[in-house]
Amino acid sequence: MFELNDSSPKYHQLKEFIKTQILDGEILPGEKLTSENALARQFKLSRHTVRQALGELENEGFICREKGRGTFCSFSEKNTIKNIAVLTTYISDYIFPAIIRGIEEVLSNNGYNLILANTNNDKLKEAQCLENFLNQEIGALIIEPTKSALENINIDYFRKLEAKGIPYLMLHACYPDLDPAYVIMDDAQGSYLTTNHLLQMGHRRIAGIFKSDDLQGVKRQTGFLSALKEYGITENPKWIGNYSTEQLRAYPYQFIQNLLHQDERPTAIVCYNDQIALEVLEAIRNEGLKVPDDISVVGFDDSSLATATEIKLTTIKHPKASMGRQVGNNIIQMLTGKVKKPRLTYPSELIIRSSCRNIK
Amino acid sequence: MFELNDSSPKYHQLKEFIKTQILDGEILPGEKLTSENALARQFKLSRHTVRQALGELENEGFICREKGRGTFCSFSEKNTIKNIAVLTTYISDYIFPAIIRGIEEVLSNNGYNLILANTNNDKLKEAQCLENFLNQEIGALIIEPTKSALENINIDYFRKLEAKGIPYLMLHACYPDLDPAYVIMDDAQGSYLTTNHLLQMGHRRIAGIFKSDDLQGVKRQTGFLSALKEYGITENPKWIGNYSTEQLRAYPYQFIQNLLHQDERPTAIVCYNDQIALEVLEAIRNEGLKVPDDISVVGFDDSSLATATEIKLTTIKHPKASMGRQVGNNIIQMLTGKVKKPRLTYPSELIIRSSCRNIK
DNA sequence: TCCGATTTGTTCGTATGTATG
DNA sequence: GCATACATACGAACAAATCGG
Repeated sequence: MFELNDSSPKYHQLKEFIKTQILDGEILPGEKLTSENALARQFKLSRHTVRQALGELENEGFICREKGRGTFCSFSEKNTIKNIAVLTTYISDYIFPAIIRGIEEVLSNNGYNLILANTNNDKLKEAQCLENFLNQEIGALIIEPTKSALENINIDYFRKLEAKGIPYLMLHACYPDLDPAYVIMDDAQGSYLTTNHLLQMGHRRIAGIFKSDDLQGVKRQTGFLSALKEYGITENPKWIGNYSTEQLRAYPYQFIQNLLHQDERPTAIVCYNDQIALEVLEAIRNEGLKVPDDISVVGFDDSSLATATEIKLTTIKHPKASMGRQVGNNIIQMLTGKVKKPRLTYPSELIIRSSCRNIK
Repeated sequence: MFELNDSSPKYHQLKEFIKTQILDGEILPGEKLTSENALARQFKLSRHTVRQALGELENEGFICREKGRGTFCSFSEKNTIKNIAVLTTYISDYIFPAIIRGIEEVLSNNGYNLILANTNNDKLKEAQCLENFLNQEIGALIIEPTKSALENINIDYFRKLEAKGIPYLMLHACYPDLDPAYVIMDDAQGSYLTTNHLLQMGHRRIAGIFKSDDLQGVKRQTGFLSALKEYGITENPKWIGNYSTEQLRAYPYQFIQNLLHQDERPTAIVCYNDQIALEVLEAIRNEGLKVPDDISVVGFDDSSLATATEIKLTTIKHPKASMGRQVGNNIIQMLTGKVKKPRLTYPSELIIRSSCRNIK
């Protein structure tokens, strides 16, 4: 039935043997285990060695020992930790509160706790948060990678998660070298759709401004370029702006300002997201031009910003709270072992408002 | 120096003795403990008994044992739990994302985790979340009470927290029967200020609309009434609207609509908060009236809504992220025992914009 | 209700293995 | 190589709680 060998301590082998029986359902919750003396006889061990094995199993929550009664398989699986960490780049701005609310809704309805932190798009802060999470007991992790287009200097933390058997799911972007579970938007298709929309309206001189340090930006630029290519338009490097997080405040405005001061200016601008689109609208207004009369503008994400100003942005839909709920459900399924690595890419959907116009 | 008695198992007494030494700082982190054999000689115990004591201390994170080197006092005090729960009514709307960001900033910078949940202003959900928190290991709790003006049916949970020695801090409102630590706004003073502002501008026919199921609403109504009283104005019950969370969608709009259809309508309206003020603005606009020309309106909380529309609301300042940071610092001080029950009431501050006008 | 069998809890003794310095 | 320190393992005894007869 079962032989002890010499490869590891005897108490450890017995412990693993019993643990396996519990996990495989051969011993059911509440069921009484063989007594210490019987186990000792059975495996030709001293009672002390048996007690050592059982002691560790008790400590890990697999069994309960009751003086005078016996040892019993635990009901409460203390081993499944009910804390799920969520680490996003931001938490209070843009579409993030809605996403987090969706996650929170699902997790708390299922009795899980949501541990929240944000990196402020700083890889060092990301490392610090992951360090914290690893030191505390977390059952799973939902992470929106910080600066995902740059080198993943925090890859060791993900390896540690894998080693510890802690499932994690990536949001909005995922590192290609990790092959993780993810829930992302089809970013390339999204800006393909907005760009194509402009092309169909007759625009040929289309500029684009994209974030360069996250994969969403890279993919959105790809979609933008592939739409142009379909119409046989060769890209004009001067009409493509790339900025990193640190340049967020100054760059988009200046880039547009420069564009508009040139002899031949674009008739439309594809923006990384709605936030940038607002900056672009501001720059255009300050140059005395009108949207969409003089220039068409498209955004991305359908944030509340898209309809906040007089000019209602044509943009790409983002599921927000609904995506949050999806992510919450997925991580619970991963944690309970029902699904291993769920992967979901939301198709992009164009929302047409009034920031673009037909040109002849 | 130390005598073993018969009141409890020897290994348990030794364990407590060493634990006390560590907690009192007599044994410092990283310091080497007396060896197992030496302890056995010293206390006239068998080595096995000493090992049992050390084994449990290792399990609880107080010590680390290294084969061949010795036993060392742990650096990481695993016993102080690094999880701090935050339970607010809402998380994704209004001023809440900013408050949560402030809390998160302080907690994560100090190596704490933030466990987030919201009640959706539902006392049952509040109970469920508190139940979850109590089952998991949380070190402290920041709570914005749900429907604080109603009976505190969840008081048992707070008693349990106190029994467990888990510190908690109340936000925005606090139950009078608990005498807890808190960080709140001076709500009464706030609407006193806005009402007084209107009175000074010559308004005498002032209506008010307040939330009735939380203490903030009750206090704001009190401040409103005391300002009127100072000007010798007797309150007109028809001009005071009270609504509960469930009536949020329909009541404010209808109340204002009714008010404006009456013969003598008010010249100014004091609102519970900016969100209600927006509803009021909408109702006024739909009646064909103008703010502030026909009617003055004041809000509360200086949320982003206050400046989102064409009409910029006169309102009361709310510290938001700064308050979140304050709350975060306070709870850490409570958790580390530096302060017992910090109590802070932010004075209210009037922000004058363009939603009120002088009348003769 | 008490007794004895069973089962876990506590404590001792002894021996050997293995990593560290 | 040697002393020291922790890790593993065996054996034995008694205490305390539980349970069936």
